[in-house]
Amino acid sequence: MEAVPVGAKCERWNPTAEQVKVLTNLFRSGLRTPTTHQIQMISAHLGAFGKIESKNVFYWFQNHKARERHNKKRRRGPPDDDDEDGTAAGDHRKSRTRCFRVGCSKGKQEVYWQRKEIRGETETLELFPLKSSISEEADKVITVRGELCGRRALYLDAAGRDLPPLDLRLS
Amino acid sequence: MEAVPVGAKCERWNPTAEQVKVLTNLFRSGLRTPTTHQIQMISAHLGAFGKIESKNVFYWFQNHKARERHNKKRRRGPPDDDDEDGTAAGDHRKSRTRCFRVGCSKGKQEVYWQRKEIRGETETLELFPLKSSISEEADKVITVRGELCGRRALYLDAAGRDLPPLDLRLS
DNA sequence: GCAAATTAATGATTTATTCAAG
DNA sequence: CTTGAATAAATCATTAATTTGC
Repeated sequence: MEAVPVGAKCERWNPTAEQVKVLTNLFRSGLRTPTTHQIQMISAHLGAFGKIESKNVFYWFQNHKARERHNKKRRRGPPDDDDEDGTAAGDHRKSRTRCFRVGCSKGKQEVYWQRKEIRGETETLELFPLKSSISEEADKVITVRGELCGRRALYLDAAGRDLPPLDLRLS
Repeated sequence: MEAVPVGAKCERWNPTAEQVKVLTNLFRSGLRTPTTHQIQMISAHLGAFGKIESKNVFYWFQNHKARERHNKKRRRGPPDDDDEDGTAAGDHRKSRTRCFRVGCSKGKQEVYWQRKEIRGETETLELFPLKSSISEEADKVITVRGELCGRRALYLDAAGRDLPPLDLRLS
């Protein structure tokens, strides 16, 4: 009952539950527009749970940020647990000088991108306390997709356990 | 009278007259959103006139297309010689499945990107008849900037002459 | 119960807007 | 003020949920 054909090409990234959880936690921690280094780190760590690329992380934050905002404006119930906008306090779009962009890999193409370092306003943030639920589901997925798309393990062997805590700098 | 300090980092691309001319000609020939290969070729050839990167070409077309449109809508005189929008005829935003994006090189970073090939609607276009005016100005600029930013000659030696005609596929 | 058809989510691409260097 | 560069918003397209007919 192959969920995904073996030799097929990866059409579009399908994040695992763990990946989404981590990304959501990062977002709720205040991360809005991660740096190059941040995304690389995130991507590397999330790679433990299944195939992922840097551009996926980048896109995820783009979309999540945009849709979070959009859902705020539209009619909706009261915010159940509110949000920590991160940069919401004070500097409303000031002195942003950054760089980024990703590329496409549909036709099998590498992707690189970079983001300038912010000045001194960097704060170390402890992340990835995820020691909780590396479900068998995630384990299965990584196995299957690991073979499917040729994802190479970055930090760990296969299961995604025992990740060293990742420190990100919150702009 | 150093126009640009030697060891300084290239802040932002400053196209030469020749580069702009070629780009404009390409645009007026109907090129709107060049392919990866197209941009690489264009960038390579334009590199003869001075420092340039692929992303510069990409951005140029982005901006030029956008601003051309914007100038159309805003109060302005009648279009002097109109435009050949390229994709303007018929398929008004249909079945476009593409990929692209560039990266930043402010902090010295490579940039790659790719664009999917369109189906069969590709037409070969003869370009770069530019055998006309390789002005001394461009020659000087390429010398200076060539040393400044470490641009490597891609196709030709130094002056930008004797370029083989470039064929682009017009979508 | 299952698979084709339909809808809802959301990953990925394109366009529009904004910022700032020259 | 022009325009290269970066960001945000809008749009497209694909995949998962969900529904429906058998």
